[in-house]
Amino acid sequence: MKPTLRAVAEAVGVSRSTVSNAYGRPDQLSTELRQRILDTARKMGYPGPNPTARSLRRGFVGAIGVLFTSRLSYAFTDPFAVQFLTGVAESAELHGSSLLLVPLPADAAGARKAVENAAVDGFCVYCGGDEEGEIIDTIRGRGLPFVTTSSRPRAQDRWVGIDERAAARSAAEHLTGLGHRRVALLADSVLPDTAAGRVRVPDVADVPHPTTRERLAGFADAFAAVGVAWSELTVLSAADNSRAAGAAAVLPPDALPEPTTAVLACSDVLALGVLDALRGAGRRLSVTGFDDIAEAAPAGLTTVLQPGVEKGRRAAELLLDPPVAPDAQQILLPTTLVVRTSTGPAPRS
Amino acid sequence: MKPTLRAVAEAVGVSRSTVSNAYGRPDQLSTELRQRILDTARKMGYPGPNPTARSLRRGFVGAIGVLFTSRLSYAFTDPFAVQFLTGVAESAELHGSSLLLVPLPADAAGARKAVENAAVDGFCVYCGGDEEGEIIDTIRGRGLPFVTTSSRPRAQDRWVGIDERAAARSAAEHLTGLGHRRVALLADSVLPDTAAGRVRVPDVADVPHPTTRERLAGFADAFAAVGVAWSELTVLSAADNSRAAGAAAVLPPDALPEPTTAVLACSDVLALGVLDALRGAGRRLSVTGFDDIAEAAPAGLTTVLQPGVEKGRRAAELLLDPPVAPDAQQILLPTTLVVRTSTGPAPRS
DNA sequence: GATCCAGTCTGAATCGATCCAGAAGGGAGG
DNA sequence: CCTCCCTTCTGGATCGATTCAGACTGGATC
Repeated sequence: MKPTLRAVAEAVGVSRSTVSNAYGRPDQLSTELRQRILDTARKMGYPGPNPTARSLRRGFVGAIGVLFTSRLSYAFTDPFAVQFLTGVAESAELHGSSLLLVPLPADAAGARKAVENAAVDGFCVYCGGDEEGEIIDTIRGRGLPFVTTSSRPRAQDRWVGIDERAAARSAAEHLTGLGHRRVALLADSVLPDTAAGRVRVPDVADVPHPTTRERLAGFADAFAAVGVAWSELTVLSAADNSRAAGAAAVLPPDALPEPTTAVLACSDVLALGVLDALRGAGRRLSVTGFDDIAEAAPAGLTTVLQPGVEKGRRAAELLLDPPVAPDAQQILLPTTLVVRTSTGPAPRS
Repeated sequence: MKPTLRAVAEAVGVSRSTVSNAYGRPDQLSTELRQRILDTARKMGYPGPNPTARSLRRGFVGAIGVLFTSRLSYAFTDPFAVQFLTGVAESAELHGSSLLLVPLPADAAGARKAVENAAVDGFCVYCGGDEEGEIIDTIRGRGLPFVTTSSRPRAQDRWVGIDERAAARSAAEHLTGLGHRRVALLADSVLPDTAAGRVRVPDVADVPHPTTRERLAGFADAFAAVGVAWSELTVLSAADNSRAAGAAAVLPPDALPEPTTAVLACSDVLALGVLDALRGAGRRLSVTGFDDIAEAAPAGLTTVLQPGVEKGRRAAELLLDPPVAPDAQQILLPTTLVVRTSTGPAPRS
């Protein structure tokens, strides 16, 4: 077993406090004694103060937790999630904090336990689905600070995000401006049963995932403004947020009923999948995405840019040194519609 | 302040042990008492046992550390690193462990401190440069288990990796087979001074970064076999491992001296940058990469595939439940040469 | 010579749990 | 009735540090 601080103290013949000070407060003891302590410590193979014990006594850990609601390993396959993580990492390393990535079991009880057991000073909660509420309650129950990125900030919560609805609307307005009226909307798991392909959604408000709901609502807003009702829009659900699932979602024969001229996807990944599928089928529709990930530009995808790295950076900042002004606790980031070649005028019917 | 276990014990009128058992060992007390404890705990707002205190007493943390030698936020911009991380995350969530990403300061002392202060049960050390040795010594000093992925495993260390030299050689042999004799080799920061563009390297053994050294040596092997000496090879250094840096490295006029017909890059990211630059310059050379990241296929890049996700997965497995057999502690993964359109026969001179 | 102070160092309390030996109580077996 | 065992619960030791009030020393100040 590795020696402890106590062992070093005994070996040198000083009190434990003094050894502790040799590491943490060099000004509290003479240089020679400190050197002697450090030397014998090295000689004995003492690895320095135990981080866990130190954390317990000091009351803070030096790490922030990052919570993804989907499986942790999936998160890395999502380019936008990786952008977010990059930003969080930037702030964290600037601040000298570590990042604890906590895998959340699928069951609610397991997820709660995972959040309760994480040794962290606070949490960044990324893109929560409907289970987010319970997770946040658990964090709050621990009395830890947290930052949300979901689309529904509560008044006192720290939050960084975008106006999902307006952003989505801007993409849709681009299409209505080009004359599109018969379109399909595509999102990841629109309804709990995660049917792939066309789904019936009586009302946008029924969509459980808040971000998806907001984006679909934004799309709907733009079409409502030109007289196209929600019921006239085709809603497509993908099995998950992946390129393959995006392609698969538009394959069923009823997915893109004949007069359809455009597909609005809730993420770039899905949109790229749609482009793959359309190319394969030799069909040409207008397609829009959401996020503006790196692959969007080379693919010519028209999309809504949201600053992912900055989102992560600001989220971690909000956690690590929170602003005093309460109105600075919620950060609204701008989005931009980036028009590329994947969209064009609707063919005249 | 949130109540502690002690407060709950006093409120219920039982000992601390019993409350502890209510959470950790339900079979050690009657169902009714347990329920009563849990109920009052909830009522009092007790968030459950403090993870740090629990870790201290139990002697393990439930998290594994991941160490990137480059800046943590850079790691996420490197597709291969993300693949590795994905694999690590897969194993970790299967095992119920969290992942602690520890940012390493650039200075050796700071890096040592960061490793010493990380509350983890073990480390995955990803792709170490020459500073890796000191980091591993620090981990060993703490008495923690670790897994390396660098190209130089020591006999008793747990390791998962590939035969870097042979893999690189396979790419180079593909080119020699196509008749290429005058080529340039491209790597990230070949020499400490990180000059971008052509560098003079008297001997491959002088390259400090072990992985880079092995790969360059593998390239050299193949060319030596057809009578092209190390001194006849152009060595190019990129500022970092990014697409832009790859492009920038081949731009200087002396980078690709006239008879040059091919560029062998030590990573796909660099190779893609080279392709960008060549396309921009209207020049056509054969180019090979290394890793086979997702972008390689659409770009038609000939490259050496190494299984990144599996590398991460196996690394974490090796850490989380180590095999008993000592010879199973070192895992050599296979690589495959993937020939695409970025390479072709050398033009006759 | 008394007072004060700065510089060093110590001891005990504390952070918040878990663990283990053992006590108390009750039921079964002889 | 006595012994043994099982279940349920307790107390104290322990994990490995940090913290803070105070003790001690020696020198400067008045």
